[in-house]
Amino acid sequence: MHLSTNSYNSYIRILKAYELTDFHAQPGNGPLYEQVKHLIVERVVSGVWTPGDRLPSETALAREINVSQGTVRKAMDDLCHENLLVRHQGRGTFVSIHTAQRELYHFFHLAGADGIKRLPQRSDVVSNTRRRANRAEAERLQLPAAAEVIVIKRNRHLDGQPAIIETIVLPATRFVGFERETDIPNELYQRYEEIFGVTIHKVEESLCAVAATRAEAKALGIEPGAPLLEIDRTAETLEGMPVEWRLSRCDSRTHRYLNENV
Amino acid sequence: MHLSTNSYNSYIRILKAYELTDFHAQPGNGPLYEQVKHLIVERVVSGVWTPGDRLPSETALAREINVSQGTVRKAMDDLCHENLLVRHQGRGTFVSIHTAQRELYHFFHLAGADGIKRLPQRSDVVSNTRRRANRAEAERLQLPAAAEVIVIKRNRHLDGQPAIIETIVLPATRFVGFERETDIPNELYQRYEEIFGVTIHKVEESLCAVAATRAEAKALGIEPGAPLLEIDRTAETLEGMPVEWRLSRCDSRTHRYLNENV
DNA sequence: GAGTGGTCTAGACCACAGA
DNA sequence: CTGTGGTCTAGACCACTCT
Repeated sequence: MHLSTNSYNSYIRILKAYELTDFHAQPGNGPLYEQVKHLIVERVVSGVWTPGDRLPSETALAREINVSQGTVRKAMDDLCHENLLVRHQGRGTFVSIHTAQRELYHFFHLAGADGIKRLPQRSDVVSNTRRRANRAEAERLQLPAAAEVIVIKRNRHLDGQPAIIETIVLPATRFVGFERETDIPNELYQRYEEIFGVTIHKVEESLCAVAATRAEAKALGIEPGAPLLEIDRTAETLEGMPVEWRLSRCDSRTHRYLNENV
Repeated sequence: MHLSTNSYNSYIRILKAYELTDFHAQPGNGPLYEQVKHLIVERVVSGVWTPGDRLPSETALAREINVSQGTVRKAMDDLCHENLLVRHQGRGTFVSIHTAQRELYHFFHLAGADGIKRLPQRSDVVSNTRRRANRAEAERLQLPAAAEVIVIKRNRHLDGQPAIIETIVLPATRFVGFERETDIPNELYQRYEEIFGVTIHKVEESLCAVAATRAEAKALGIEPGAPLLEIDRTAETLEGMPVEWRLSRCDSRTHRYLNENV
């Protein structure tokens, strides 16, 4: 029932929600479902719900924060479209986890001549060190000037051939001890999530063509000066903090970068 | 009101819709809103509503096809997310048109070193001919073996410098007389829409790095063999028919290809 | 069978645009 | 002022999953 205006009612309801949930934010004048989205994201970010967890049912959450089930549904629907949640009819709503499938589908764009994507089967780690960030690294990861970073270099194989040379830069404070890791998996984002509680939510990539250096040519078994595809990627958490900078140089004779836009 | 089951009711309702609208399709057992989406797309494809047109209001369309306003809303919401429709509060819902903005935002991915996208200011048409398709072209555009195509070659400038060499292949049957066109604009998709009634809805791009040929090097003012970014694009209509094949080779020293994924 | 999300309806009020 | 989309509610039934 409406007491006076819809907005007023929303305000009251969301206040109750804060009391119940320790959730702190501006007393939001935006739509109710936006505030519900915010609340859900906050609980995921703060670790109340972690990847793989089942959320309360729509009706339960609606009752808890005193809004209608339809409003919770709209909030959850939006977050599903943003890939933060996944729904399973009859089972419930869950916080997304980085399966290899999901990683392949959303964040990996290299495909063979047949247009079918494939993940590297093999990655040889060349080095894994911890040192002070240079200026470019600090800027990319929004770190203070003298902060430490972990730098991993590896060669990845596609279809049995060395195809990608990759340099990965991580902030040392978030990935404590990763420089001592000996078993570095192909799918890093699952590891980030499981071990360090870092969920990669969005990646931005920019591409250009470069000429292979002598060392790169040797590693990839091609001629020095041959054209390579360079992929410069910044990966962000749910909160929008950049937590990985990855520079990949790919032999693009046999593999291509795919992108689709509607 | 529910007569027996929801599905039965839906079936009856959608039958009425067919009678009213000349809309023919399988008597759909899928969700009602999917059938409404289908109906809207059909009307756009068949030209009942064309880009820029205002659709009937949600309530009007709901009344016409005998479903609730909420169901029409869900259908329209989905189609907005798919970029087929745009909504303006207080004004109505419209079929999308290819503005330069939209084209820039959705289909153009080159940006300067600052990460800001820019459209070419200038495009010099090198040639514009009509001839039989070769095998690769026929395959890409799903044309019969001996079909005719229009082939346009042009050099495009970014930030005042020649930066892109482009070859565009179009099926001659859809773009009648385009080979005699002398004024070829930068934003082709708007022209396709206005003159030929062809709306580009989706593009698929695949990228690789290549070495510049002598001719390309000369056109771009770089060294032969220098690395170029090759963008191979297929553009599709709403119905999913490929109607443009575009091969661009870009000087990527000063410009990069951007991509963002959530 | 109980509980979950998926679909559909009906009706309310709000915010915005345009006559 | 009227009509549009935007938000919110309440309640119904369906389809699916698990026990």
